[in-house]
Amino acid sequence: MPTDATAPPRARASDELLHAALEQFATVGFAGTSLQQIADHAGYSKSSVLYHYASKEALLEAGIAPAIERLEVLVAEFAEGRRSDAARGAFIGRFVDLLLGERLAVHLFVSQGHSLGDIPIVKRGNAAIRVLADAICSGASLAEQMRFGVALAGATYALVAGATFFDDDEMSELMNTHSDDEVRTALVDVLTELLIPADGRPTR
Amino acid sequence: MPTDATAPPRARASDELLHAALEQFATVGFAGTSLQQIADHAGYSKSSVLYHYASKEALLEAGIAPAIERLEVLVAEFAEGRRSDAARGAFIGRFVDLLLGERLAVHLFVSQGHSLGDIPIVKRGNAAIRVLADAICSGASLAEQMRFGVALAGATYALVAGATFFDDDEMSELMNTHSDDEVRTALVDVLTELLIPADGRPTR
DNA sequence: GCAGGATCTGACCGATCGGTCAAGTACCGT
DNA sequence: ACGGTACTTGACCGATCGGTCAGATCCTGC
Repeated sequence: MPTDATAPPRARASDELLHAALEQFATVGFAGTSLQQIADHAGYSKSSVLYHYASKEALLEAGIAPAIERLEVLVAEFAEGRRSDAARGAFIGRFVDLLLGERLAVHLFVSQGHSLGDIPIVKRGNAAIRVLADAICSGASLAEQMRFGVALAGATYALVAGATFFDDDEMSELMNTHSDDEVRTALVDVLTELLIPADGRPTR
Repeated sequence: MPTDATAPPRARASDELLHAALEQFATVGFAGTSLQQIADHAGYSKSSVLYHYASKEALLEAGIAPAIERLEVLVAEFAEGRRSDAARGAFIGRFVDLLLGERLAVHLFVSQGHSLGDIPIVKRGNAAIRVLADAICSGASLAEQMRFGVALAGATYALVAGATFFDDDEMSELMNTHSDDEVRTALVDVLTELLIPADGRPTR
């Protein structure tokens, strides 16, 4: 039978390898991960890894490309649209969805986006972040820039750091007690409060 | 003359090497940095690096230990003291000072604290973060935990990400137009607004 | 049954890794 | 002048790195 759309997503070998690679890259870093580790972790040989993916870089590219592309369209739409409160609210929701839906890739890109700047797909991601920062910062005071920076970076890193520091106790407890929906709601609320003040405070 | 307290801090070879190492670790990652790179960057040979520091790990330890120790005392004082608004305000100020005063070490620890968890000094730092999270999260709602998480992570990562993504244009522009004092003030303001609401909203 | 592509693997390659070692140099108090 | 100490370095080591290649094995269409 050809590619069954309803099949469980983790049957194909290349997907297993990709997921193992992404997990290792996000956990111990791209430079700190060897092809041997990826192979071992996925239950294949190093040669098999290089059969499915031309190189270590290709593995990284395949792993984070979907997340980067989602980020690019999100940023592009936000940057060209007018910055009304409604547009901001929609952006916040979709941004949080991206964070939650691509955790591994986001973690990887966020914590290593600078050191991996030579890799084309990462460069594209960095450029997207820069566009977002421009759209956010243009004409804003330093305090406003700080507010946006803390909001976006905070939302991103709160999740990343959660997976980073609290794999064991607190975070697993927090993440198991609360569903993804609850986390999403709480996160959206905090960002909304930061970026779309309900009281009389001017936004810029 | 013995160690002159008023001498410029960058005369000794071990300091040059340590600074070069810290810079490389923070920029391209601990695993991604070779002793040869550190030596080249500082203008010494690889053997000289290993003469002044017993190993690559020792270099890391020496580099981030001061920042970790400052973090430990800060967290300890905050955790054992009562969480009054005044105590929170004092904590915020000292926390931002730590961020600004130990940029390289903070960047390194924040973005690689998980992957380097085997190294004793990093483990201590992670433990301190965990204590801080406990002190902050105990008894708080998920929304409140998110608020604290976004605030601390956001403040930390806003600076780190600044140095990470915007070495070139925006950040250097932003960082050169504004002094450290201005940045500090803006950051403290945002955190204060997030953690010590002036309006009637309950803190927990 | 058999040809042929897809998949998987061990052997192997040059380069680089972190680290050791002994020799060399420069400066010190005596 | 001398012995010792602090410092620097190139040569060298075993291990591991990312990557190549030539088979094995398996599955499928004919």
